[in-house]
Amino acid sequence: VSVQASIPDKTVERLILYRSLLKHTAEKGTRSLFSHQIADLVGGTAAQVRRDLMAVGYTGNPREGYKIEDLVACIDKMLNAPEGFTMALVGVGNLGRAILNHFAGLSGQTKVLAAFDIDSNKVGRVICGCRCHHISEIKQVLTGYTVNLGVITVPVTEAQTVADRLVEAGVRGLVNFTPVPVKVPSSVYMEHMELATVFEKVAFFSRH
Amino acid sequence: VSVQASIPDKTVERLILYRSLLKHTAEKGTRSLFSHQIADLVGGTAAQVRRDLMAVGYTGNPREGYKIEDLVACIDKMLNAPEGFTMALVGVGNLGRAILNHFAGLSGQTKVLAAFDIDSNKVGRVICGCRCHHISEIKQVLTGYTVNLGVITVPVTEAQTVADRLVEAGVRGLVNFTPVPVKVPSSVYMEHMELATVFEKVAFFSRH
DNA sequence: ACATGTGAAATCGTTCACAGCT
DNA sequence: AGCTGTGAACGATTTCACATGT
Repeated sequence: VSVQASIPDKTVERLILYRSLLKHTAEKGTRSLFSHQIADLVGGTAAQVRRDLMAVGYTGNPREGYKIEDLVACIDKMLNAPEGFTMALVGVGNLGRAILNHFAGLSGQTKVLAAFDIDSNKVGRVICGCRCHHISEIKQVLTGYTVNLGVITVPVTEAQTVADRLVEAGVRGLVNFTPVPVKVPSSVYMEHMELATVFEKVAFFSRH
Repeated sequence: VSVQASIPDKTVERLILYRSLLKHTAEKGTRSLFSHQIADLVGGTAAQVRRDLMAVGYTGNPREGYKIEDLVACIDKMLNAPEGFTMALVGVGNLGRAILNHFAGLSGQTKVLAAFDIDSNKVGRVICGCRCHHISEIKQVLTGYTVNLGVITVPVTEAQTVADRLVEAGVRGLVNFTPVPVKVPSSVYMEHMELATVFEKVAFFSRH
């Protein structure tokens, strides 16, 4: 009944997943679900679903379970995403382009404000539906916008510089795809997500 | 002094990071490091570094710290990676191609055995340095190989089918980039890694 | 002195179990 | 009878703190 002040990392991740799958389920005509049915959808346990839903302050009832439409609205409100979020991407290489393409195709949930690269062949052009500026212009281009997310897909040598410039431009959430950790002020939320590391971890556990 | 039987998920991830950064440091001529120096490199704490290193069974000494060369060798052995690992990728779209390109450029650490797609324009061609087969041939093509890692970068509707076929072909570690969780036997290690979810999580925490 | 290796404590996250509602 | 909401138990991970070695 009461809403938590600060929601754990893992819970937020799952709430986003719940919302996505619930929307999908609603489109098939289902009106409401019990916690164990949501658990089946996401591959978790009923207890965990209920615990996670405590964080959003929406309460179901034993007869009907959770009304999907209301629950989704509630998660939306909790995640502060009335009109989606905005992002800027730095480093228009293979991975950067793949990400731009992925979000260019999507509906208005995610808005890519700008892309940046150091390569003069790319600067000035529109790549994957997104205007590409020079890295040195990060601050100028982003000033005046609220950028929720900065994506770093540059070569490893540029990672720290680019992170510094994004922070300087007021971006307070970063995803770093390079192999080195970068230093940012503690007020900035950083996710270090390198594919090679994750792949190697999975390869390791696949051999027990 | 004693080596743990089962190493935690998080520790494995950090060990891979340590190894990568230690190799880099060694190339600059540094011979040995103390735990707090390693902590600075990776953005962690000295206590955590020491705790993680307990898992690999390599022991430093208070005068010199950890000898980089030996430590890297020890992590290598622990991660069971004498000659890297092998992977197969299914879904040669934007993201799939970006991943293939990324690992095609790398040295022999990671070997991409094969790629698969459903599109007949792609089947039979060599894409990003990797031969592309039809999805229905997963089992035939992979039989006889040990595949440590299956990467799923197909559209969401195909995710479960593709996962089933990879498991059937003997692949016991999967990374799933689609927005839906897939069901696999408990003997298979699965990592669900969707970019949109991670991005939205970071965007959320960037707003506190 | 100062850094390591490691029990023990603290923190964080998940699961259990059950009172209460419908 | 069956499900929700939640305190309490449990398990995992991180941090503390200090005995030990050089």
